[in-house]
Amino acid sequence: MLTIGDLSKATGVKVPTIRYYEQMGLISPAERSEGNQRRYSSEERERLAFIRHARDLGLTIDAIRALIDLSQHPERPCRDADRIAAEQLATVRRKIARLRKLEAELERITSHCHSDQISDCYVIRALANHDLCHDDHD
Amino acid sequence: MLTIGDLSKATGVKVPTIRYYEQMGLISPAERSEGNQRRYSSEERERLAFIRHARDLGLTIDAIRALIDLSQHPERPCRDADRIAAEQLATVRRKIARLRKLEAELERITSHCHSDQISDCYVIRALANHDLCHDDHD
DNA sequence: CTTGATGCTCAAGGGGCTTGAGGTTTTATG
DNA sequence: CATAAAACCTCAAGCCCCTTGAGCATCAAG
Repeated sequence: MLTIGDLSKATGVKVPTIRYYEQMGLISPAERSEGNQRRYSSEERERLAFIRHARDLGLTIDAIRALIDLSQHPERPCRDADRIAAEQLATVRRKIARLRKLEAELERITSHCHSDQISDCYVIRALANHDLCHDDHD
Repeated sequence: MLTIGDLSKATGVKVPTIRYYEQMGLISPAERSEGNQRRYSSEERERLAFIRHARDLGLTIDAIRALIDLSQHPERPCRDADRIAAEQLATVRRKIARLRKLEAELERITSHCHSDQISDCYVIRALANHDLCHDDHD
């Protein structure tokens, strides 16, 4: 049996975060030692690794909960799980698209600033005046 | 003079957000009408547009406050403003790099899922087992 | 003068944790 | 076996950047 600290090291999820996940119902309440400390089996380590991986991929707590529910009904079709992952992929792509525009804009702003004085600073002027933007990054 | 609603429409910043910015000291407390309602001049509209633009580019409230401080000392060198923008650019680039990895991983996960049953779902298996990943997206 | 839109303040919520205080249990060492 | 350090516990609050809601006041149009 693992202590919460062992589990934390094994999965890379911080100790308070593990307790938080328990509170949020992502993992079921752990068994306790005689002195009321949490004890985990390797099954629980696997589930936490699953959660960690999904969080790393940017899935929300709610989406992860849905996936866990699905995984507990092995006869259900795969489509739902696929849809959750696909939605996340779409979200990630939207974020990338947006960040690319920000990148272009910031690049332009910083590379144009050759002045010495704030009064003539391109950064400040560009921020004050959206019209100086080439793209509509909003 | 603009009401807070007019200002909101003019800048795209929501009414409660304007009040929040005032509370946070990003904009100075507005003049008031006889009936205690906020009234804004076009100067204040410009400052709010500046804030909006900077937020859109992902700058934090603190960074924006720093830029506003700078812009009020026209004789100071431009370097500081440039540094703030450059830091934001670096942050954006880091985010893009990370999201690209997530994109690749999610793409791979979703496109491999041809099964009908959760029990054999690649999405679930891939999330459960980080070793199935091609990249170290953590 | 009434009505409906807009405004006000103050407090709480939300996501996903993190941090802190104040106390108990476990483990390593003497 | 006694002690001390490390790890654990609970509960509450903090963080960022707003958003939402309740309950009331003001304003512009008809």
